[in-house]
Amino acid sequence: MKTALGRGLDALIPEKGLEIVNLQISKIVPNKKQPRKNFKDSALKDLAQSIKERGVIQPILVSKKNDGSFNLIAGERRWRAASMAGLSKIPAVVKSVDEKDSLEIALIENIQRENLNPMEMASSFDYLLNTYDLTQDALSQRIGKDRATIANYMRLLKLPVEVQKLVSEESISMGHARAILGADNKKKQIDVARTTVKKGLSVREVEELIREKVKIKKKTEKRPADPHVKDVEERLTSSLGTKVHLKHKGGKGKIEIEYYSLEELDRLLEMLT
Amino acid sequence: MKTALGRGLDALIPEKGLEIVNLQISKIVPNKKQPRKNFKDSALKDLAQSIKERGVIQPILVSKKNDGSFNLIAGERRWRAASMAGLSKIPAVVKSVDEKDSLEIALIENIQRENLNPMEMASSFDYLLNTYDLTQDALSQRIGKDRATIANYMRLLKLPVEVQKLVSEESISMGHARAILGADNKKKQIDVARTTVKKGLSVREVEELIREKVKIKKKTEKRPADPHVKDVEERLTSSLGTKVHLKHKGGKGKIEIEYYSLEELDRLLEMLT
DNA sequence: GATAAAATGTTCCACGTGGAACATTTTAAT
DNA sequence: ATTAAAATGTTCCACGTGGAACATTTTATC
Repeated sequence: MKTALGRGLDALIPEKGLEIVNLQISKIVPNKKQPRKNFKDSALKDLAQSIKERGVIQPILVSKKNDGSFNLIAGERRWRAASMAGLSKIPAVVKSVDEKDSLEIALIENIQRENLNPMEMASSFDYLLNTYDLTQDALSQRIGKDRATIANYMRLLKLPVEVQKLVSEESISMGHARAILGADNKKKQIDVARTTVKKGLSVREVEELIREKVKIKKKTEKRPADPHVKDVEERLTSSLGTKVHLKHKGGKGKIEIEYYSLEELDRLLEMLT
Repeated sequence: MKTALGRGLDALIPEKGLEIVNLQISKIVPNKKQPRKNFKDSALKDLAQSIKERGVIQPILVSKKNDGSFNLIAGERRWRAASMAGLSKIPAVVKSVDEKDSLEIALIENIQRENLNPMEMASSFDYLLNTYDLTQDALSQRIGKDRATIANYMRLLKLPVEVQKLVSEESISMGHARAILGADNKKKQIDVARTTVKKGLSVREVEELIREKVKIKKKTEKRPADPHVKDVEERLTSSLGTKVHLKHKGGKGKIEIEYYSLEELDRLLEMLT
């Protein structure tokens, strides 16, 4: 199928064994294995819509048969979606080596190919949510995962960079990382992450560790509402005509005064100055 | 980058937005995210070797930057392996739409793409083992999965077709299916599979169900070795000069006589006729 | 400012997967 | 024919993932 070409066009022609052509979709025969149930019909429809709008991004992989048709090696989902999208042709890499070798390669690549690691997933979700102004719910429907799953990936982005790196490197899993998020400050998160790697803790063990830490923290912080504080809050609330909270601890704290407009801010400023 | 071409060559040029070129590997910049640790170095080396022998099967996906270099969108493993293989150029699909859209597409395709279902995995392993005369151990090293994992996939091929279909359709998982294999005949396997679907049993529940069935079967079959049978076996073994087993049950059975060469077969035939 | 609804954040744990560990069969060597 | 080694078969269960269920925050409405 490779034709003689003039200089300069050579760069367009791929290396040995790799030819890209637009093939009639109807000339492509899927694998002889039983027709596979699609992952999610809604996902296939989404892909079809995307293909309709932007075309097929990556060519499928086929091998040429003697009768002029082509065996589909990889990319069946794109092939089906392209058909659903109403295309009559699809870009395909045609393997000219014999079927045996190409099938081996395709299988091994398929089995081995890297998926995005959890940090990449998280960044991707973040990017998609912000770029397209989507809610988590909307994105979940597009990609076929639960909203909570997306939320949990997103939370990974709040970890200290050192911990994110441990996830990327697969030193800890996203399950560990999610549990580590429960530690109440970054330093503690780093400490727990390091302990997790050092001691080879399981996800359940990290969850338990964090649960204990939270329980201890709550125990030390638990104290009855200080009536004195309450009293001061109430007096200030009454006096200023808006809600006032006292963040009081260990003899010090903050007074938080709420306002809901510039007018009210002005009013408060007058009263306080 | 698309050049005017004569008639006939047009078919070689892909549709809108899809251009295939051989790019200098050094001109391709991987994603700005932190460099990802490879899935398995040995797997990457295998891929590099495969690329050395057969070239890159599928082009990588890149987007063009204004400074003449290219951002790597998908196919980093192949890009790294090609570099390891000593190639200076790699076939690439160049996305000419703006980066935002192409990233969305690539991400969604990456997240959503279908992996082989367990029956396809099993068939693939079977094919590779037989076609290349590999041991399970050799294949396990090639694809980065444990030998026992491959063995367990292969076992799925021994299920009744009806049960295999349930796995393909994801009505039951390969975990269920593996457990179902423990049922001692095909009919029972089908029965358990149907029960599993009907009652929505978990893998642990199916394992337990089979364990109980095996236990019951062993209980009903457990009986002391019949000295009569042993005696007959010994007499026959002595008489024929080779090992003889009696498969005796419920008043009937089979006599199994072992032989290790055509000569011995001849000898036995003479004695038995 | 109050309230309801929408959206997001968080924790716990049931699930199927993958493989460790062992069992059995097959093959090779003698 | 016997034995050892290699190869394959099988079962049990610890693991991390994904999401159910609930908690909290944010936004919209009045």
